[in-house]
Order: sequence, then structure tokens, then C-alpha cells
Amino acid sequence: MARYNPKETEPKWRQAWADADAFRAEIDPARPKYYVLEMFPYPSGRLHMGHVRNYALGDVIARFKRARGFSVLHPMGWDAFGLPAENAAMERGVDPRAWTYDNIDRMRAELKQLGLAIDWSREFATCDVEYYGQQQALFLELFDRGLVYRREATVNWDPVDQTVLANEQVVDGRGWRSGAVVEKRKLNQWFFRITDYADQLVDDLATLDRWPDKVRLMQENWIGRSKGLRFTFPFDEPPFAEFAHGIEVYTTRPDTLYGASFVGIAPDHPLADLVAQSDPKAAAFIEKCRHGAVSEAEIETQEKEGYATGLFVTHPFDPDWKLEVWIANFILMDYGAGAIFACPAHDQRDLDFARKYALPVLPVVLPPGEDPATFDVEDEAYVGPGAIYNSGFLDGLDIETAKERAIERVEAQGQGHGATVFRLRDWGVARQRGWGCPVPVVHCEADGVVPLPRSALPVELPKDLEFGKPGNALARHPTWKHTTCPTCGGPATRETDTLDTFVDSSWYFARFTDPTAAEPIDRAAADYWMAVDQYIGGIEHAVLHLLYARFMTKALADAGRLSVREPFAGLFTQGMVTHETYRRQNGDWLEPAQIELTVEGKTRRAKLAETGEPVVIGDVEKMSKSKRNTVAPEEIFDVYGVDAARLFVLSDSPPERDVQWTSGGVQGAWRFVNRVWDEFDSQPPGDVGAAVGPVAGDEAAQGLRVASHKLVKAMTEAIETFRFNSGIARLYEFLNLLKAHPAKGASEGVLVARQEALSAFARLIAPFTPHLAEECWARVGGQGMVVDAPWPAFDPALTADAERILPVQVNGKRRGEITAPAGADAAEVEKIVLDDPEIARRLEGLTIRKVIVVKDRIVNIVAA
RNA sequence: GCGGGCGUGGCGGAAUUGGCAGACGCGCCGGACUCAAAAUCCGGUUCCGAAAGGAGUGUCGGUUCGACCCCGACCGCCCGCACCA
Repeated sequence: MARYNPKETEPKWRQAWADADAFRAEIDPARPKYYVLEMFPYPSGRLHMGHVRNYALGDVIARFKRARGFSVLHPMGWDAFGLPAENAAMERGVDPRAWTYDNIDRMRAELKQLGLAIDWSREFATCDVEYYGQQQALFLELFDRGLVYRREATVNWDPVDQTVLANEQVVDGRGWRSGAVVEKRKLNQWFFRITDYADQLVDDLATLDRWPDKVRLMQENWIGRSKGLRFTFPFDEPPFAEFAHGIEVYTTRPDTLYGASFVGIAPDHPLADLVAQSDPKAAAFIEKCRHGAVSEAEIETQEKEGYATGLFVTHPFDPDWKLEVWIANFILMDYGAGAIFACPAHDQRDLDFARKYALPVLPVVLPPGEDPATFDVEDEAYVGPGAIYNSGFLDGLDIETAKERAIERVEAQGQGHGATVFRLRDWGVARQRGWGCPVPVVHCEADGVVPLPRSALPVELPKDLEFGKPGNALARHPTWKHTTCPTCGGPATRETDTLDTFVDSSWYFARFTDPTAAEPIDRAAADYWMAVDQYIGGIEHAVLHLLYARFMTKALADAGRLSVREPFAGLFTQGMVTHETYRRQNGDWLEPAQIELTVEGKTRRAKLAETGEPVVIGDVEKMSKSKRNTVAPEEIFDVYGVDAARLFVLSDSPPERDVQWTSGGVQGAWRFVNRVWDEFDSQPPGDVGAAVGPVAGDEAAQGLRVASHKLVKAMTEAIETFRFNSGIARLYEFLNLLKAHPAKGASEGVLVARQEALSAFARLIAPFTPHLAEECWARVGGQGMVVDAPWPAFDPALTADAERILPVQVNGKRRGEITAPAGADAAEVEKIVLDDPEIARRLEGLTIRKVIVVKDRIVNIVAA
């Protein structure tokens, strides 16, 4: 058997594709367009199996759509700014720019080895000044449109690394890299007004019907829109001039206003501050809250505590009803109004608090079936549906109607209004880092914050930044920040903050449509290519990147730069690549390559290959350096070739689920590659174009032909529905069928059917194993290259069986099968069934009560 | 705590969405080839049973002629959010 040699064939075909410029994306109004994009990589320097899977997935789509006649855009770039480069600089004394571009060179070579159908002419890195200069232009446009602002904000400050950290970079109250306890600091920060788009960002989720429900739900929860009532409780005698009008609160349950027990304010509420000025006990309580829990685990278990201020406000529906004002540790200043009215009977937090301080608990929602005279709330607040009672003008209403009436009444009284509140906050985009996109503004003593004119762009990073120590290399550069004010010409200082790297990735997909345009986005190119038809990446970006990109797209659409309002029409979130973990008895992690596995019965054992020392087989986990359970792609490519590696990561699990890397699995894929090649190699040379000769009367040949047409149909559907693993299983199945109809000694008809089947097969495997496909295609005399060949068609007349084999059940248990014409009606089928001797034997001594026939599917006889 | 998802052979997973459970691959067992091993090829492989047959999709119950699929309760695992009023 001729062994397939990927080391020879794979580079050969990659060169052929490159020579033919096969994957250049062209605007072609005559063809439908398809934009497929995988989330672009951070240039860490090394390709890992996760990349292989991500890009192989996208490549299947790109190649498939291309074969289906689409004009395909499938680009690649680099998310190249960010902390790792600065850390490398600090640890190894290298220049972040050189480090990053070196990594890009290395990873580009590895990615190209994967044989991806990518238009490399569109490649760019976000750290290219040609890119971030355009980003600065977009920043200024957003600034002009009032979507950028600067304010003082509390931030997570890492005192060792001397930078602001994003919330997700704070782990249990400590900086993820330095391990230092993170401080809350007030800093002037740049913000994008993403909250302006909060409503749209929620509403438009409904249009994203090719997104996973899970991601849409996560975004919806993250944005956290709630509708309610914002209103003011007046003081009888205002204690402070600042609160002459009263206390503003926010509630989503205005229907429960008659169940009010007290009014609560956050410990950092301005009113609490005023109270504390003349009340040392209040000051002490507030101080205590400030030093309270930081970590999530602590917050969860923290007891509710409060301090009664001695101040009283008036209930909006009853001037004689006075409610005391408490400072409470469970109220958040930065949500709603930072103050609430408490209804303990119907809110668990309020109830916990009320029980602790012996405050009134007044039920006002009566659960269905409960008696108003006896219903009471003990330790569990009632939050279900019911009828309002004990509530004056709201009595008898359902909850939703009561909410409306209560809001109407409060509005009529001029005390407040219905309001929508979001959990989403504005996007803090400033980072005190040197390796990022500079914010294009200057600070002038006379004119304040001054945005630069377009002519001053790009604001380029200096080449000689010094990254040897923590902190912002840009801020400490001796000369860079000194400049003149574009307004008054006087001395000014450049902004030394750079933009969050999520800004870089919030519009790169639009830049790919014309990466060399003089404008940030070429409108015509974007109008042709956008939106991305299929976006592919990890679930970890479910909110952050995917939300930011949606916001930016809407903002750019409003700025007249894009026509679409959503960037990604289809989203697919793929699973991770995992591997078993191995540990020595002492707990040290071991690499898969050091392990020898044995099987005893059903038990798998592992030992250290070198010494025979027993090894503990641990959980299957995401490949990671720290657990040493990684497998280097280049080593796999070297042994089995790229196609086998691609095939395996696509074949073993559904794409949305994690795939477990196993050496046995990739060997199975390698075996398939060889078996495929062997099959093509055994076929006598023929002409694909002529391979539609008659096979009539040759049952074996006809069977093979029918199977091959069914395969084409199944593969087409499998790819369109992202069920690649099932599709690949069909390829394996069909290969086994080909093996059962070998070319050697085959009839004329079988040879013709084989030729036709092989022609289709070469094209069907092309999205998964493109190099092998070309080699096979050439072997059976295919015209040109597979990349230029159309997707095979199937004949519906052949895929629809004339006869069906129907299983026959008696009382739900399978007792035999019959053959019936396709589409046969119940009476016809029943006759065949009852004539069947095997079925008759099974029915001996039984009385038939009913015969159920499901057309073309199954027969069930109910008998007793 | 709230929200979402998932439980199928020794393992990864199939099952046309209410119609033959276990496709395909891995592993394992047996055989062929070989002096031998590897590779390759052929066959077997849910469990119990010699067979006939029976049981079986986390557990218990329900709907149905028929349930991995739908409903209810429970158990277990995973993910997201986390005092959001």
C-alpha cells in the first residue's frame, strides 16, 4: 500500500494555491458574498491547538462557501497591543514592538502551514500605525458626536504594576499578575457612552437569529434592563438643604408601595455623608461598610446591617405614613438611585433586614388560593404572582396593572416618573500603558482638553519607549508628551493614556473590507462585505468583545461610516481543546509525551515512560502550560501532517463542545488520510468528465452511486448546520463502502460508479483535508484544482429511495421488518405486514387491536 | 441565591427532532500477513444469557400505540451573573 506523504504533498499544494492567488477576495456583484471570520489571535508567538481548531472551523466554511459559488472574504490579522508584550519587555529586556512583530512572523508561518483559505493580502496588526492612526480618527468622530467623555471614576489600581486593571483582571481582590491587593482609586478616565445604546443593544439581540441563545441571554443579563419607577420621598422638615426635595429612590415594584417598611440608602450616598457629619455613630457605621467585603465569596455570606438615621420621610400615597431612613450595607450607590424603599414581605433582602431590626413586614401580594386573613410571610419573601391587597386604590389588581396605576399616581402627584434602569455602565477605555493606541488629545492650560485635528494624526508611539520598570512608559518618556495646543499654540501635554485593546478589536472586521483605505472604513467595500456572515470564536467573549463590537458598529452606523447596525449576522462559539492531565505521586505535573499508558481490563493506567514510576491520571482539562497537558501543533504536523491534525480536531466532537485531544484519535485521522489516498491510488486513471456512464442493471454499481449521492446530500447539510463531526463520520462510512467495492476485479459499472464517487469524494473532503483533496483530485484526473471546482451536486431522484425497510413492532418491541414502496399508505403497508410469516408467528394467540403505520418510518401492532 | 445548559457502551460521541438506541472513531478481543515486532488488512465488541430471550439512554413517576427526545419531582456535573432594589 502506497503510504501518503504529507511532507511532500502539503507544501506543494500550498504553493500552488499561493501561485494561483486562489483566496483573494474580490468584490463581485455577480455573485453572492460571504464574509467568514474567526476572532483574530493575539500574537503570543506560538500556535496552540485551540488556534488549530478555531481556524480549521472557519476554513471549512470558507472553502465550502467558495465551492458553492460565493465570493468569499476570509481575512487574518493580529490583536497585537496589550500587556503581554510589556511584560515580556520587563522580564527579558526586549522591545515590545520587536517582540510583537517577531511573534507575528512566527505565528504567520505556522498559520500558513495550516493551509487556510485566507486572503493574506489583507493582513494587518492593530499595532500598525496605519491601523491605530485610523482608530484615532474614529475616536475623534465619536468624541465629536458626544460619545466620548472624561470624568473622575473609581478604578481598580494595582500599586505594584502601577496601572488600572479591568474588573476581570482582579482576582479575589488582587492583581492577576502582581498579586498585590488592588486599591480603589479615583482617576480621570476616558469613557465611551455605551449606555446611550443600551436599549438598542438589548432590542437588537432579537434580530440575531443566528447567534447562540446562550450568548444573547448573557448579553441581555449583562445589560440588565429593568423598568420601574424613580420617585422622591419628601421630608416633613428637610434636615439638609441639599435634600430639600427629599430622597430619590428607584424601584421595580411600585405595586408593593403599600408594603413599605423603611427607606434605605447606600453607605456612600451623599445623604449618608451629611448625616455622618453630625453623628459619630453613623460615621463609624459608614466607615465599617467601606472596609467591608471585597471578594465575591465574602459578599455572599455578609450579613445585612444597617443604621437608623432618625430621619423620617412621608409615604407618597398617605401623608400620615412616616418611614424611617436607614443606611444599609446591601444598597449599591451606583445602581438606580443608590436608595430604595423596602418592602420586606416581597423582597428577600429587605426581609432579612427587617427581621434583624424588627421592622414591619406587611404583605400586599396575595398568592393565588391563599386566604387574606391567614396569609403571612415568615422567613421567605413572596415574589410570585398574585392579587394586590392591603393596598388602598391598588386592591384587587394583578401585579402588572398595579405597577402601571402606582406609576400613574406618582407621576400625577409630580413626585416621580416611570424609568428604565440598566446594569450596564459606560465603557472605561483608558489604560495607563505604553503599548497601546494613544488617545489623540492634548491637555492645554488655557484650553483644557483639546482633541487633535485630523491633520495631526496619527499620533504615533515613540520608538524608544523604556519598558524596564512598572508603570506607563508613555507617561515617563522624556519628550514625547510635550507639544503645542492646536487651538492656542501654547505649550500643551499629550494625553498619555492609551486605549483598551477591546477598542482595537471593536472595528477590525470592518477594516478588513479594505485594509489600505485612506479613510478608517471604505464605505463601498464595507457595504459590499458587511456584515460578517459567520463569526467564530470562543464563548469567553460572550459579553465583552461581542458587546463592544456591537456598540461600535451602531455608533459607526450613526456616524455614517457603516450601513449595518449589527457586525455579526451569524455567531458560532466553539469549544476548547482539552487533554488528560498527569501527575507524579508528589503532585508535579507531567507532559503527555513522558507518559506510557496501559490498559488492564477496563482500567487505564499510566506510568512514567522513562522510569516506570506510576503516574496519576487526572481530569481532562483545557490545554495549558501550567498543567503541562499541551500538545504542540508543529510536532503533530511533523508526524501526521496538517490534514490529519485538522481532521481530528473537527471529527471527534461537535464544534460547540470541548474536544479532547488523544494520540489515538489523531492516529485514527491519520489512518483515514492513508486509507483515502490508498483508495484513490488504486483507481485506474480515468476522466472525471466522462464519469457519468450508464450503470443500469449493475446492482452493485447502482448501490454505490446511490450511496455517493446520499453522501453529497448529507455532507452539504452537515456543513451548513455545523455538524462537522457527523459529516466526517459519513465520510468514514462511505470510505468503508468504497473498500467493499474495490477497483481490482470490479465490473465496468462499478468502475464508473467509483470514478464518479471519487470525484465527489475529493471535493467533499476538501474543506477538512484540503491538501489531500487536491492530491486525490489530481490522481483521478480532476480539472484544475479542487479549490476552483464546484461543490458536487446530488440527484434527488437517487437520494429518494423507491423502497423502504420498515421495522415492525408488536406492542412497542421490534419483532421484524418488511419492505414497502416509498410513500405506501397505511392499508398497503398493513397488508404486507400481515402477510409476513415472521410477524404472523409473533402474533400467534394474540388479537390485533390496532395497527399504527407511520409512513416510510415504522409499523406498530397493538395486540393482546 | 438567580439564570442557562448537560447526564447515552470502557472512552469521544450518533440517533433524520416522538418512530430500529449505540452510526463513525478510539480502545479492547480474535484472526490474516511476518522468523518476529510494528504497520496494514479482515472479523467481533451495550449488559445479562450457551441459546431462545430479556434488560437498557442519571433516579423515580407521568403522557403516548410508541419516549434518549415531551411533562413533573429528585440526584449529579458544567457555565454565566452575583446584595442590580
